[in-house]
Amino acid sequence: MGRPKAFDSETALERAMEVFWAKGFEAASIQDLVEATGVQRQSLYATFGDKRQLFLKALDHYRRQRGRLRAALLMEEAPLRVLLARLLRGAVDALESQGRRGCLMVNTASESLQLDPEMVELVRDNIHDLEESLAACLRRAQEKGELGAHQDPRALARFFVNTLYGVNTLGKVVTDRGTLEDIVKVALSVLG
Amino acid sequence: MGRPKAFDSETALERAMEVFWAKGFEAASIQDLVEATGVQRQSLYATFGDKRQLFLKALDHYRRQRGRLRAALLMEEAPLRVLLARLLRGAVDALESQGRRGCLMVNTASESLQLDPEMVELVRDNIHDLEESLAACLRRAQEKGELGAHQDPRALARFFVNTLYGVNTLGKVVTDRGTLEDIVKVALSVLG
DNA sequence: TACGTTTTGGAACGATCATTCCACAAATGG
DNA sequence: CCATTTGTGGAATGATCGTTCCAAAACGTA
Repeated sequence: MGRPKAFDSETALERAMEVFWAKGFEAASIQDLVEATGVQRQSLYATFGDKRQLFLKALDHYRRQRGRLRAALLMEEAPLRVLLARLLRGAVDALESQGRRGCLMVNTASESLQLDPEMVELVRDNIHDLEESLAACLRRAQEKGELGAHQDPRALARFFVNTLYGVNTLGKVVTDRGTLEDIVKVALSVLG
Repeated sequence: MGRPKAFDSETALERAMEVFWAKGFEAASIQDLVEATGVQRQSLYATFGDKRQLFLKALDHYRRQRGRLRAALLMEEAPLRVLLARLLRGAVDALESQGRRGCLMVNTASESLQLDPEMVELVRDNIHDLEESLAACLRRAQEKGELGAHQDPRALARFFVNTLYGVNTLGKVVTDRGTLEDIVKVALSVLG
């Protein structure tokens, strides 16, 4: 019944996410989204609701996508230091290879004062998930004796979350790779 | 000759800075600035130029103001760990007491993808200054034997800049004080 | 007091924004 | 092959934005 959609809503959401990632919620215009997705204005509204709802869906899409990648990375069988180095260096590499757009969650956190509580809540949840993944990884390493017994996995996890947020913000303007490498190197040194 | 200004341009700049600090460059409207400064639109344009130039002046004002405070803090006679703890805890306290608006430089860095090169350059300069102040402080401590000889003052300075950028971004959405305290605690532990 | 200069306040302009209305095209179910 | 449902495309709406124009008001100076 009725005419079928001429676009795939999953790939449209993916493209919309890219726009919000590159420009932020406020700066991304509906026109930008129409052009990037190839989906007409009306169909965009009919499929995803208004700009705010589309952003929330894009943010959720990002969250699930990154959550999978992160889980895969942190569950690998490798020394703790290697895993965390990959995580941090991955952020540095992504900055360089993707036009310094940073991380959509970090960008949204920065914009948070203009945004509504629901958006902020999504970011907070993501931060919490990241902290949990890191804490679990650190506890496993501690049990294996890779991490000193005196260390606090939760506090360390929070610290690395902060380091990631720092790198993704600082890296927007600092293009000198040596600076970011120094940061990663010192951050990893807390592992003892 | 001519009618004198009915406002003090220094305090007007200060108030404009507050608006940009709270809302960001894009989100701050001329109307916001008119209301906050108490200066009429025309006088604002006549005195500071357009919105972009006003922002640059506000950013420079911020830079000088914070530079003085930072220099005063880092030059004090106190153990290295105490100085850096004050610096980091000061950022945490400011988040709570000032409505989580963070740091104008960090906020501008976040917005940098939408901004022009001149603004980004100002942020970069400020980051450089901060790095230099910290590196000098760390070198002094090293000479006094407060910091291990194997440590790299420059790398440490960059690391603390990153930690500050992280706290000011993460702290926008993370209202749990324990989290931020954990971050500060672990960050300080790199001093050995 | 009168002139020249500058501020002031409000209206006006042109651009852009998110969103909606509407007529038309397209495809499926009967 | 017709009716119905849905997507499509473009125009229209109303709000807000930065910026400028203009006439009136206010001050310093001659």
